[in-house]
Amino acid sequence: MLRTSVNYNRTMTDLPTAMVRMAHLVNHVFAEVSRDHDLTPQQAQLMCQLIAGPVGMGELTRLMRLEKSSMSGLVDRVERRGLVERVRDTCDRRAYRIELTEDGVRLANKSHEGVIAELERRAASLTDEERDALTALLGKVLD
Amino acid sequence: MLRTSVNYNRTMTDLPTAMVRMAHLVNHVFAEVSRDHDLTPQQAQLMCQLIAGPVGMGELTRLMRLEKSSMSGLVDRVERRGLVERVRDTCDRRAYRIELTEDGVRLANKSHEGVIAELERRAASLTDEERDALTALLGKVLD
DNA sequence: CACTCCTAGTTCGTAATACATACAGTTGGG
DNA sequence: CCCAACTGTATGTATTACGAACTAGGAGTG
Repeated sequence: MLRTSVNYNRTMTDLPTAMVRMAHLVNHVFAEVSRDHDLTPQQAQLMCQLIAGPVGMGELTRLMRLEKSSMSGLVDRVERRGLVERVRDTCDRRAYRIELTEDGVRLANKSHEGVIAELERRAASLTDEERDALTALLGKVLD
Repeated sequence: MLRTSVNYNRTMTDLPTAMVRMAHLVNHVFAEVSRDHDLTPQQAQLMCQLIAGPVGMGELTRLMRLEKSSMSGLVDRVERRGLVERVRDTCDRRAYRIELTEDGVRLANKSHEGVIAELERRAASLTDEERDALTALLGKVLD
């Protein structure tokens, strides 16, 4: 068959293009790892946001850049799997804190570690200096 | 635990985390630009894949990492908007070449330029040397 | 040619995603 | 107390994504 994609990766003169491809790679890794744990990428991302501790719906919508109605549904589905719980906020009775269950903690950690490990693997070709430089440069763009 | 001495505003000690955040940023930019042009991110991504020229369904599924049934639907919806056409391959009568229409070319270019421009804007804080270094480092990881 | 296997895409059914809109309960300021 | 603002849900719609089953066109072998 026709093989057109030979000269494809080597000519990387463009920073935005490199950024887009990096995003594509990360999305792919996230999708693979999620699937390994029987989660959708969105569900896995949600779980990862909760590892550090319970988060309210409003904060979650900001973190994941979703409308609140979308977040409601997402939390619904993850809650239905017993990975997450809605706990009433004691101070504000309108609000919930979304909290990982015991199973949820386990799965969230495994997913998070899976993503990190795979990304580390992809970055393994870098020297220590290059790693530090890349981290710093990404940090600068992300500010 | 590894702790680099690089201190930016945020505590960014971790390369994988930086990569994930970069991906999140790019996804966001893509979503915003797409929305400005009345496209979904997936539709915009498809259009961008076609800027260089017509592509068959099989190649598209590989490029976008989708199942062929998903790609069928995606092309359907974009074709229904008149942005893309299925053209029979002359050599293989099972195959199609997916091709941008005139409107499609216009919109694809605008979307592509929009994404590039916004990412350039985000990277504007980098010096020329830093830009080159970041591009090269991303390229190395992407291999 | 007949036969078989493979490939290119579609169709269909299902679940998840994402949004806008409309809604209910709560909070806090005047 | 009243009401605007806020927190989150419910509903309806379109899109996304997948797998399985399918059609039809190549491609190789006897």
